Amino acid sequence: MRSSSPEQSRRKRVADAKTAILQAATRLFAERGYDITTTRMIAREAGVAEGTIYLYFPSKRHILLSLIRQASVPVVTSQLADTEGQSDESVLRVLFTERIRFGREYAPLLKTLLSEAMHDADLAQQLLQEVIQPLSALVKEYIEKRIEEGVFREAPADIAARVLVGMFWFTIVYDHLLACDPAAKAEVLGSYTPEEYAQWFANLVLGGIAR
Amino acid sequence: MRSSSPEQSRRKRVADAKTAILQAATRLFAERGYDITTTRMIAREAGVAEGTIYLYFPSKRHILLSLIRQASVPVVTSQLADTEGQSDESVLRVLFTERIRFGREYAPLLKTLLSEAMHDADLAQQLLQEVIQPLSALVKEYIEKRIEEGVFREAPADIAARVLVGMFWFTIVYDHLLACDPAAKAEVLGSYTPEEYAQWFANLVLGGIAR
Amino acid sequence: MRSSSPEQSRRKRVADAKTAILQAATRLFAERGYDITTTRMIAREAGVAEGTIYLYFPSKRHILLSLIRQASVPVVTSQLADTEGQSDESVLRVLFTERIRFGREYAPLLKTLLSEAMHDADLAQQLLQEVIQPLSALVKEYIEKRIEEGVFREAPADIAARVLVGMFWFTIVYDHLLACDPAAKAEVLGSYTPEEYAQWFANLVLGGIAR
Amino acid sequence: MRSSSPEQSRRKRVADAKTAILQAATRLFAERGYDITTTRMIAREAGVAEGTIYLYFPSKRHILLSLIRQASVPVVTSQLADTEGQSDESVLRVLFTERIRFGREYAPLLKTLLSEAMHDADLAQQLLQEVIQPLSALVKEYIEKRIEEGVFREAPADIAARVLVGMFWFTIVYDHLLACDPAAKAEVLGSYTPEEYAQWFANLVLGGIAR
DNA sequence: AATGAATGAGGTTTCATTCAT
DNA sequence: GATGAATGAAACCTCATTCAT
Repeated sequence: MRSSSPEQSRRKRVADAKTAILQAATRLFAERGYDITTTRMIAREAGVAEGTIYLYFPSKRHILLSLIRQASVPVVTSQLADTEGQSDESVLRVLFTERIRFGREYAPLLKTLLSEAMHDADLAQQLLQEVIQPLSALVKEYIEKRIEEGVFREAPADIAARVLVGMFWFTIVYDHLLACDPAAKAEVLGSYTPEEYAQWFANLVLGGIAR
Repeated sequence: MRSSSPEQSRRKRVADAKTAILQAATRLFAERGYDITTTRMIAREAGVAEGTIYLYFPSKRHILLSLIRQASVPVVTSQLADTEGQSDESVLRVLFTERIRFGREYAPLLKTLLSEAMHDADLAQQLLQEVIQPLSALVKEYIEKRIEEGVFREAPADIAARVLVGMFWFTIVYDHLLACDPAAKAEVLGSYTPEEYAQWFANLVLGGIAR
Repeated sequence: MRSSSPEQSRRKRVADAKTAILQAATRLFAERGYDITTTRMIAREAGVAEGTIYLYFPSKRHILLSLIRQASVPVVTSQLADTEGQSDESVLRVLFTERIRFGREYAPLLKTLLSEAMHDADLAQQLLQEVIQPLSALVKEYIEKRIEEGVFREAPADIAARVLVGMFWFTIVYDHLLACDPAAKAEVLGSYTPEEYAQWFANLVLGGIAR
Repeated sequence: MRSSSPEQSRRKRVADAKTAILQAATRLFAERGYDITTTRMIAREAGVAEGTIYLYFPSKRHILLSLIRQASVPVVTSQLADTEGQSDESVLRVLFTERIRFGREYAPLLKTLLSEAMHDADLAQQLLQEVIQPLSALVKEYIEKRIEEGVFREAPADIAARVLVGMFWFTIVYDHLLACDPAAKAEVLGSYTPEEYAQWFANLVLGGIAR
């Protein structure tokens, strides 16, 4: 036990530095964007020297790519994982309330990745494969199960999944935009609590807009 | 007549240069992103000297801000303007087929603006005020009218509008991501024509997902 | 005439900046070596901004490659060009005295190129093709002519040329080394004037070392 | 015996590490040049940690300086040491064939030292004093002896030595350059075997170029 | 003695912007 | 008005060297 201690402490320090860099990068990329964020800023924010970054990542861009893996895990093990016994309305409400473990924590990361993927084909491909499609697949399975159970009506599960996932993503983006314009935020969200919002979302998705 | 000709030609030339710069910027920002695009690239693409850009725009960033006005006009005069006599399904189908005057032409521009707005508060605010909210307002009006007419059920029109607009935007973003990954594109879109897709979208939005 | 003036002055300024950069680079590369010399040093020495270098050369390495062309011209149009009527001894003496138009001016450049070519295959190839081989060819021609005239004995002209050219280059290198060690310089060159040196060189090459 | 064993093994290990570093440095400096070679590369090649280098050498530059001593020994104990009874032609032929213990093994090292000495006064001085001058002295002694014996004609032995040593060095440099350009190599060396080459060199040096 | 993670100064290169022509 | 050469700040990245383990 004592013999493994130095090795453990090294590994701990290593993990610390790498984690600090990733956290700093996530924060800065989200706030200011990938291109504007400099390696110097990341280093300062992470509390390490600039050169240290390059012990753990071969280039600035590899930090960005690493963030995808950070996002893919929580997305895939999302709250859709075990919904046994919950009502659909409750499941959807939770998905859009996006407060539990997800929104607050991962929205900045997802926002960054989505934004950068707009002009980086590699990133787009990875984001699609490792984050968006796994989530779509989960949603699709959920819908298929419900169709089989006769609760949802016969419609293409993949298209329905796309509708839902689309709304989920847009919620992240739209919330961000609103955060930049307090007046608009008040006007748009003013009269509803987030829970009411989520409730209506779920209601509309389930029941449709038409009478 | 002759006397006005030099003045006209001057104005024409001025308009030409400014327009050329804006078009070049739109194209390049959309393809490669704002940060990666250099003023030199814009100048070359526009067929003017680098210095000429600064006769029309105080800085590179002002070119980007100018693009918003380019986007706001067509958005506001969108296909929702006169839908008198069309069925809801047809209206929505058209909105998502996004073929008429809109998708092909403005998607790259909107994509760029959306992406940059993720880390530029000013831009976010303007995009919200001049592009997104006007569109939301139009959709909301449409929904309110339908509710009054008893065709849509009693639900908050603003939230419903947000659902629709969200799906609209996500379509642009998702299509872009898919364009970067041919395999995924085939898998996701493979079995449906764009029209079928739009049809199902409209159907789900109107009728809801639940039986 | 007046109309061409601005264009001329531009071209003049352009030529000035490029020439200044090349001269500064030659000086600094020779004194401190290619790797140690920084673009900042070159810019300061040339009296231009660091960025200006990149208007004329795509990279620092291209400055070095450009120097080869600077060297190839004077080498090829060297003093071997017209030796009609001079005695062989006189021709060789002049070659090794290397004072006329050559040594002082081009030795630092050749020294730099030779040194860098030791670990840069591209440079080595170009140096060989554009500087060393042309000079060898000239010397070889000269020797062949002399053999035909019955003045030189029947020996492979190419090997003889290599002997001569080798001694020529080594003179440059050895002189540089001696310049770094005043004591050695005194010991080696002490008792001979440069002219006597050159005289004996010529004599030994022509007559051989053996009795 | 047993008591001296740990001390021996320590010395052995020390020698091992130091030797490994020097060998690695020699190899890398020769292949890629001093500036391009990093301490990390040396450490990896030598099979030690980067920090270990600094237990044996105060700085990277001191490794280079140490290499001179590696070169000086074999140079001074070169094949000129005992030539009793051999013909001059044979001695010279051997010197230029540079096959015996010399060329293959030390050419890369000498090449590197020569190249770096072009812009490092300290190194130049040491190279001169410890490698070049000892060799020159040996050659000079040899020539003086021959002059005394009446075999060589009355000429300044030091200048003649310089001619010979110059050709020797240039052979190393020129061979390196040719190795970078296969086409040129074929053209230059094509029709002669190395032995023929060496034979003619010796012949020309002894007999002179003139009839 | 040996390690290798950490450092941070400094290198090359880019690019928005200015200004003399 | 139009040009494009010139600028220089600042970006990303490297690497000789140090030092806690």
